[in-house]
Amino acid sequence: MTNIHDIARLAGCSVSTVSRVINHQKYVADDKRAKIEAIMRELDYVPNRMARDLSNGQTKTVGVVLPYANHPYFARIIDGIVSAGFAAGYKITMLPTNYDVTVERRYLDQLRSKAYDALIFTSRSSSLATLERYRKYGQIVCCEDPGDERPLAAAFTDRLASYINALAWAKRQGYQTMGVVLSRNNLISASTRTTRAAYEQVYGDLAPEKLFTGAVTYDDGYRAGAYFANLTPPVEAIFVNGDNIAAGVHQFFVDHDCQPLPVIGQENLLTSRILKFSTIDHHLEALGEAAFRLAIGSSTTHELIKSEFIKR
Amino acid sequence: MTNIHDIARLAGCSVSTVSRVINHQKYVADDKRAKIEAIMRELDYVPNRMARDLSNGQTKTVGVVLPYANHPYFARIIDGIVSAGFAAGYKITMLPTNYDVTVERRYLDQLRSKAYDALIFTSRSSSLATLERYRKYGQIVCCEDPGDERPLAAAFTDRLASYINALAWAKRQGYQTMGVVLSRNNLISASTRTTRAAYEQVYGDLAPEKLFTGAVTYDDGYRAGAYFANLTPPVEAIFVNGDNIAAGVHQFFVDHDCQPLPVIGQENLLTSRILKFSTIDHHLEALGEAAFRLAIGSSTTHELIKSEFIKR
DNA sequence: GCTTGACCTGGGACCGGTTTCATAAACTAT
DNA sequence: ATAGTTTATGAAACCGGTCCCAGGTCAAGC
Repeated sequence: MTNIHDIARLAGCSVSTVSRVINHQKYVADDKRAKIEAIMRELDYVPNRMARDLSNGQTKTVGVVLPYANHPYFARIIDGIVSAGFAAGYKITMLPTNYDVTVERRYLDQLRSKAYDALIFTSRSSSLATLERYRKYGQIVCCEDPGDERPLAAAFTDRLASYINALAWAKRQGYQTMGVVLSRNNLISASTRTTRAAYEQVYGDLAPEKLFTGAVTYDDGYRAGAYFANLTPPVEAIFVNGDNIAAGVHQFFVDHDCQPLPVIGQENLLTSRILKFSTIDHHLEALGEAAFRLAIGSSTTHELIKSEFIKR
Repeated sequence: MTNIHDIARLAGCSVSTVSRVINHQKYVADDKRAKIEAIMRELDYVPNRMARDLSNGQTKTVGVVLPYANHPYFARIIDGIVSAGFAAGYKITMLPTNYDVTVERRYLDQLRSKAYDALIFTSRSSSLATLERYRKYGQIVCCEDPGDERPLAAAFTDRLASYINALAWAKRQGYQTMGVVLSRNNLISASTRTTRAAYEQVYGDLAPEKLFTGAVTYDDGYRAGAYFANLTPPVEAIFVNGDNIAAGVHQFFVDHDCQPLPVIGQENLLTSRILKFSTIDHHLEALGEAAFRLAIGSSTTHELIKSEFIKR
């Protein structure tokens, strides 16, 4: 591989001058510049990215931490991040965790070792305190509402408001009892916390039998449908944490000739459009774009993305 | 930031010895090793990734070139690549092109500048000849059948066989005329070429009026549905280049109270499951995993992934 | 006693760039 | 004529590691 020294030697000048030409800086004589450029072209020379990055102390790379790549929720966020990153000339690296805290920690250590300029957590298993400790090694952006304390940069949707809005609408439609389907039943998950809070505000206490947890996929939703089909007394509608999961719930009713309970989904995926149930569109692409802006250092440290309730 | 020289100074030894400790090499006295490890822990030291990469001449990074991230076809391949990459300790970087050849060229130049160890083209706009010219700067993997000439590594599905299989099945079912929906009507797209070839083998010449092109999304499929609904003489079934697009075709018929024409989709997405139409599952995750293996240098240079026809 | 080889350690070149600083020539202003 | 500024260039330190090689110690083998 030809390097900057080769170019300098062939051009009969110093590497400093070549470097100036590469970076389009002033103070290079026109003829010398032309000559160096000609030699670079002739030798098919491209400056080594790693060397530049090392010298500049930056990678122009942002890591995206996510549980798994094949989930529409994360896919949409990633789409936004990748688009914004592309426009800004940044590289986006995918960092899957499978919800393993150890793996998350490994990525944080990579941030420390300057493998990335910043890290975006689309979801997290580590505590906020842990994340804050790594803040000094690079920007860290969360994709959740930080609440009152705002130590970390965050891009988030107005989940609570949109959940309350959707549930209140359902109640006005006459659904007096409401079942809930969630993914994880722990308190780290912002989605879980917020759903419970919204539910309590509209429907009061969330009775344990009205809650089905552990739902991530269509098949999980199918099982949730089975659960609610056999529940006595039955609920009148179900609030589900994702359109594909809601589609599973719906499909169970169809497959078993039950009167389908109305479901409300999230993400506004194709499935809700096809099966014509209401859903909340969180505008996740916009969320991803905002997260990226925060990652490479915007003046603000928090961005709220407005959700949209799609009644069907 | 503390670096290896700081550690060496504090430990009263040379950087060589510290480097040996970092890399768990032999020939370091036990007490000295313990001391160095203690100091590293105390100072919260992590070796700089960029410096190591520069010195080693590798990045442990593979770039994935794709038109756009939010398409299920590419999402599934990426899923496979990311999983395999994670297992092998590699970083996966997303490189969107929007089918812009200029952008593709830019990524090839980044390969030249050692920004990645390898590049995986899930789709390409550049010619194979162009890709081959960049082969010497790093491994390049295509996700398409290379045919007779096999200069580049490739992971691909048995498209032709699976298309013929699906179309032949449809013909046996009694569908004597078949419409076709495709994305791009050019010869670079392997999918387009192969579909035409399979069609000709089963149904003979593909009459222009039986072909609808430019379909990438559900809405495109909806338009395709409108097209075939008004076609005279009508076709008896439609072979579509993706489940979500096929869902759009189907939905047009439903929305307009036509007798829905049977559709055959691809990718075995949730939509085909819900709407219960037949589809070809190309096992794209497996394809992605194979592509990654080829990217980091497997003994073989070509891998064929078997498709599966799902009759519904 | 001498050779041999395993073990331990450090100096310094090297990976391929960027950047500071010193130097000098050419030009401008007094 | 002199001081001050702009332009042009190169030497060398630096970013933070890896690794080859030279040199030294020490015990086993003959």
